[in-house]
Amino acid sequence: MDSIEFDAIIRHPRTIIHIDVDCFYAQVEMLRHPELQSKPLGVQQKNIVVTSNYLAREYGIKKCMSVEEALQLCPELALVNGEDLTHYRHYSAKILKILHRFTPLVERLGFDDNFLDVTSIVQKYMNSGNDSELNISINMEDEHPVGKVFGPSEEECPCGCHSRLIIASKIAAEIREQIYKDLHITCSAGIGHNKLLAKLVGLLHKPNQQTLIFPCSAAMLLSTIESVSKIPGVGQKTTQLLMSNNIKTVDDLRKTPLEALEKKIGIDLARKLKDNAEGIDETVVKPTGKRQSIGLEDGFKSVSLIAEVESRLGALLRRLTELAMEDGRIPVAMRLTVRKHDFNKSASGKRETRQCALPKHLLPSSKSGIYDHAKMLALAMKLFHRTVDVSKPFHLTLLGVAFTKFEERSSGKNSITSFLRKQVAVQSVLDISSEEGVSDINLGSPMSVNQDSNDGSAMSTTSSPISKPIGTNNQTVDDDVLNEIEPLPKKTRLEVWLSGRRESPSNEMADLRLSPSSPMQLSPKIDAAVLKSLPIDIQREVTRSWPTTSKPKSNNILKYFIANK
DNA sequence: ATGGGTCCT
DNA sequence: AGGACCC
Repeated sequence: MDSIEFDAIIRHPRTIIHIDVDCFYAQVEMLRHPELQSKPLGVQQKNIVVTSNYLAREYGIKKCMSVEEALQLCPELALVNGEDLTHYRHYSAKILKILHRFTPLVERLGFDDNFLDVTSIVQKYMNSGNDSELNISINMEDEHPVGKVFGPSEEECPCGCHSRLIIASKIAAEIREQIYKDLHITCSAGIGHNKLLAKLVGLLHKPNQQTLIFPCSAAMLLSTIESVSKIPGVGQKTTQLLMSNNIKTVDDLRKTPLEALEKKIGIDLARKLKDNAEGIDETVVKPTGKRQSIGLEDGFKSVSLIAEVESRLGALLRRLTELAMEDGRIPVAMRLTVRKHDFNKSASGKRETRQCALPKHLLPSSKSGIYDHAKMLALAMKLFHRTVDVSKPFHLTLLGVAFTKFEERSSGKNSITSFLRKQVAVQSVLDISSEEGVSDINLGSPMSVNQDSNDGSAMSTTSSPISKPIGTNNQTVDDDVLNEIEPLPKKTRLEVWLSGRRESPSNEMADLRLSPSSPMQLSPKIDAAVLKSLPIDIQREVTRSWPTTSKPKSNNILKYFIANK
């Protein structure tokens, strides 16, 4: 076959479904309060109605409207406090599980926004007429799409995407049906050949509906967008930048030469937006793995007393440690966030954060199984004193605390944790010692606390009342709490070694990433012998960590091959 | 704005 | 550590 012909045929190879839960918080609250089902309902956080059900929207209530304004529009509006996200997190996880029945290729944005790459399951349907692994059946005889279609659909694209998208519309309907059957939650869906189109087209018919777009209508859909700010990735700053250059619509974007745009907003963003303006978006669905951070925030009018800071942080930390236990992984770093009141401005000030390592003896040991809250609080207060000068008056409007790095809770002698702990010989082979003064980091007790290397910790792990002052007895442990607030080690030994490899000229990492079918394959220059000397499961753990420590350019097909933990 | 999150610089 | 973005 001619290569030109080949290029002409494979044009829209992917099939993407975007699933957007309708007014998610409001739906959850309607389930929790059935008596509010048929009433206009708003979900309130502080003085804001963050979302509302569709009945309330008929009154003109919009997202993030002030409570006063909302009540003026709809005096009978029922309000439910939605500051605690526990229930939403819960339903979000259930929805994700349902989506995973269809494909592991689910990317989540927030709690209620999901991309699914259904390319391969569509292919399965086309091959077999059904998918025995899924207990769903699709009427392949019907050539009509389910739901709405945006734009004309007379002529079929020669690449065959037409029928793929129609099958995907049936899958989307099945997904929405299963979510409704299991959870009584309604969703809207968009079906397209890329994420941009799937997301945008799904907005056209809501709630509880779905819309399909064929590639030939892509440019048309983008033209219907009134402002560039509706393009995902174009936020406030970029919008302002574009506006100041007289670029307001997608059409303005099209008229602006790429070179001119690059000078205004930067090369990467300019190229992305020029593509997007034509409905082109090659970014892949990146399966969402475990969270990179777990945090809680509390906003308020003003907090000016250290005692109140302490009590609020204590409350946040209690809930945060519960979330960490649910997650199952071991947090390694803590981050404190504050927002200081801004007097000269009407808006609140910017956030400031301070981060530090979480000393291992603050973590739940296998003996107690619980966090030492007094010491956690002492650590958080240390971070607080690093961000706020308490010798002067202060006025805070927000406090937040988060865990920001994790290690797997991997017991068992097959884990990389225990392997690295024992195999000092391997470390010397890897030759990663004394780079940039980080040589001793994480040598003795790199990860899990399950092995409990913390000798003599028994006396301090249990029964340490919250009220106990820090640093009055048990000098060694408390000194640790107070002194181990040095900045996080930049890199673990493994990471240092990996980054050293990455910067070597031939870039073996790329070779590795490009071998999806044989991920263990190495270029001859890499330390194959060393790697092969490791047990097979350790090899996997090591190679799995490579792509994340290197930097694949943001969105490309390599992401399909990068494990996501 | 709220109470979460992501990734990049 | 901050800044942009997402919901």
